[in-house]
Amino acid sequence: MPRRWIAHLDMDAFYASVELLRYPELRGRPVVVGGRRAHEPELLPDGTRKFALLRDYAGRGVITTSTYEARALGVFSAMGTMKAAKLAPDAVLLPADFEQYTKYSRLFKAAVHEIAPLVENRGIDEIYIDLTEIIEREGADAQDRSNHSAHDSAHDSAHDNADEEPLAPVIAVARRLKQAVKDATGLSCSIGVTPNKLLSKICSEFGKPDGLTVITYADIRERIWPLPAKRINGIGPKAAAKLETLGIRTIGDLAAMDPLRLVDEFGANYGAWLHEAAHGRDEREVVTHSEPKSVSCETTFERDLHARTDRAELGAILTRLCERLAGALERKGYAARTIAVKLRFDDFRIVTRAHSLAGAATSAQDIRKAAGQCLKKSPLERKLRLIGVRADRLCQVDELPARNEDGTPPEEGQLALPLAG
DNA sequence: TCTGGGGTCCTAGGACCC
DNA sequence: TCTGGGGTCCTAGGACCC
Repeated sequence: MPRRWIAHLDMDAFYASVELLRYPELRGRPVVVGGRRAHEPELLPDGTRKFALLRDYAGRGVITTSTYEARALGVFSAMGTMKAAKLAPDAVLLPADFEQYTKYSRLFKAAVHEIAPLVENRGIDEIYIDLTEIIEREGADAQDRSNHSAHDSAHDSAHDNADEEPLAPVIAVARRLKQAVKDATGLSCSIGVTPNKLLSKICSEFGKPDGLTVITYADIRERIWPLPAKRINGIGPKAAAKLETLGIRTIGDLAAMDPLRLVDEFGANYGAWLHEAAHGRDEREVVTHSEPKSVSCETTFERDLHARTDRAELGAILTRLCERLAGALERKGYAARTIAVKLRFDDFRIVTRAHSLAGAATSAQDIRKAAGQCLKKSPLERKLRLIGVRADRLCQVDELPARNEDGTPPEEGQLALPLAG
């Protein structure tokens, strides 16, 4: 048996599934969430609702989530909304409601936490869980039970006998997690349980939706190696394309590759990691707490803007972004020692410029001033399609002294730093 | 009809200090 | 006159993930 049992739990089509709880009449229809300023459903006098359709949408924006019915038509996350409308014109389009998704996210995470407290957040709809101890306990309990009675009828499967089936405790705990999520939210999830994060992340995709997959190292050759290399979390489009040119398509191909060759092609760190990953080796721990490193706000314009001809409009948009960023920092209780501006040009090229402060900024005014400094360093010849502002090198506000070291109060919104600064 | 918004981590070069 | 290193901080870009 493996030394550890790590689960990856992934909510099924999360945003879309939350919407279906609210609009059950949409079950069975292709439904997508996304688009910028998509239309809210309209309540008709007869009590039914009128939904916006994908065919009626015009503008910039992408699909955030699609139901399995919409996926069957070729509509997936991150696809341009206009392209999706070509593929599935009659799909229902709903605007994203992040408050609602956050609420359900908290509900499912709390339900899991009651069963297994070692939980690592990986965004709004997925988590890693260290189940090692719980499964050991489960196994011991099952052993006890079978010692005390000849006929073990505790569970719903003939294979749930710890003597006959060593994975029975693993499956039992995973089923309990799925049921707890279902009870708390009405939503289904898929779980992969394996000796590490890397394999569990791959396995939670198996049997989706409502999947449950347990594998051990012995199953890697049969279950993992036939998969495309890009199924490994950390191999994206660029790395996959380069692997393809080396004749590497599957994880098995990658595992068979000379590690020195991989290091040669991808560099010491990434090359060595590719080799380890292909062999299903991953010692990363489940991390239950982490501090944010940056906070950012950005927006894509409805039409491309030019720094010269649309100066006032751009300035106003940037000011609004700085206000939103200040709000986000305040809610989280952080101040920023570096402010950075991000520009995306009409050709999709991205440029960033950073400006470090003597102190730490919290106010929209100070953030705006620093953002202005960044813009001064930016190339502004081309038209822009996006502008963003980011707070970097964060420090917690309650750890900052109320006064500068010389005893004078800090400038408005610009806090003094602990120690040097 | 082009392609959102929120993040993390890694790399590489230059400044600066010892 | 010419020869060094190491270490850290900062900036910019890019890959990747949800």
